[in-house]
Amino acid sequence: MSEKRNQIIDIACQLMETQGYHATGLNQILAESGAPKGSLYYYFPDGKEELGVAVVANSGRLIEQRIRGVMAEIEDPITAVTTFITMLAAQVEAADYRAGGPITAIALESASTSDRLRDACHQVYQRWQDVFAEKLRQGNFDEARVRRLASIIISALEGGIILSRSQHSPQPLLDVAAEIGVLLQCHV
Amino acid sequence: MSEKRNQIIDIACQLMETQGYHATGLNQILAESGAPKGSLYYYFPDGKEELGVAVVANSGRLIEQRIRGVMAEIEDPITAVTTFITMLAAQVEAADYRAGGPITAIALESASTSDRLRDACHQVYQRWQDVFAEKLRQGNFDEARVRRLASIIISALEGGIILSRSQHSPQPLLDVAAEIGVLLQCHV
DNA sequence: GTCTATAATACGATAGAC
DNA sequence: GTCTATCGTATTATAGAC
Repeated sequence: MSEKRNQIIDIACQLMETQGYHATGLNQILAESGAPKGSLYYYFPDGKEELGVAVVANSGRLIEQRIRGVMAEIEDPITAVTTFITMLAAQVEAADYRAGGPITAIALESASTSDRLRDACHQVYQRWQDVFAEKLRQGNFDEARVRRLASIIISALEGGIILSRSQHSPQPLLDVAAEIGVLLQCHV
Repeated sequence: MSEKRNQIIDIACQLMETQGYHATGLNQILAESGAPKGSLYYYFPDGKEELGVAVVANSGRLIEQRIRGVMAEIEDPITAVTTFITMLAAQVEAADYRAGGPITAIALESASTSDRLRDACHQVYQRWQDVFAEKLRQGNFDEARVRRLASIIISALEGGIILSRSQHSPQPLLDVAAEIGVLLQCHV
């Protein structure tokens, strides 16, 4: 893996995270990374779409590591999940509501326009869900519920990011953390 | 209110719903609505941003009506909320995962780039939250919990739309419906 | 292999005719 | 008020020099 290639991905990741996929031009990415236009098409022959896939894969893997880290560090599954969401709220706030990962934006913008990007996002979400599910199996839930819980955790997380960024407040994500905590204690 | 103006908003709403805000060009909106370019800038002197605000306001009001309709029709607050989410899942599936409202996309794409659009989305979310909160007050929740529950309902809804569209399946939204149902029965 | 120069096109926006 | 023609500048992508 080339160093320059990774640098392009990193810059693209940052820009797409704050601006979105379509609002981020290749020119801007190249200007900020210092790389010339030709090298982008050398590393990513299929252009912006292929770069987008790389951004999703890279950022997806990074966030998966973070989830795994918190899940490994905190033994109680309920505390582990709510702590991760609370940490996310703090990160979004600390970034002045310009962060929250590029995947939410790319997933939404590509949902009906690029199967390739859509599938990349889908796979990332699946992996995150698996990580949460694995931890939840430590709790007293049957397998179907584990899958459902891991699913709504991702949904509430992604939605919470949108709301928090929209209203410039960590509150929506903190609400998610609190009520997911309640939900995980609930065996109806 | 002009008829042509509404037509432009409607077309813009549809296109931004499937493609997103930045991916939808003014030229495309005008081509599909049949209106000439000049009339767009007559109705929306501030250009695309003002049109976006109109799209958010219009779509926000429409969806608010739908929420109010279901909340009024179904007496039990828990059933009312879960039914609305289940209906949404069916609508997204019926639209071949190209629907889900333009606001999610616009909110995310404008979060860090346009305070005007961001605020329009924020206000819409606030209104939806108020509608759900009003209904939840029929249940046995204290006021702080009502606010938190209404908040996570919106978050899970928005995130569920993204996941359902990403994986071309109603399952994530159905998971949200099921677990929100559990959460609303839970008084910890 | 790395980069520059340029192509072709679409963008949002405006000026001005009617 | 309504619409047409056009402007300047983005966009993505490519061709070809080194």
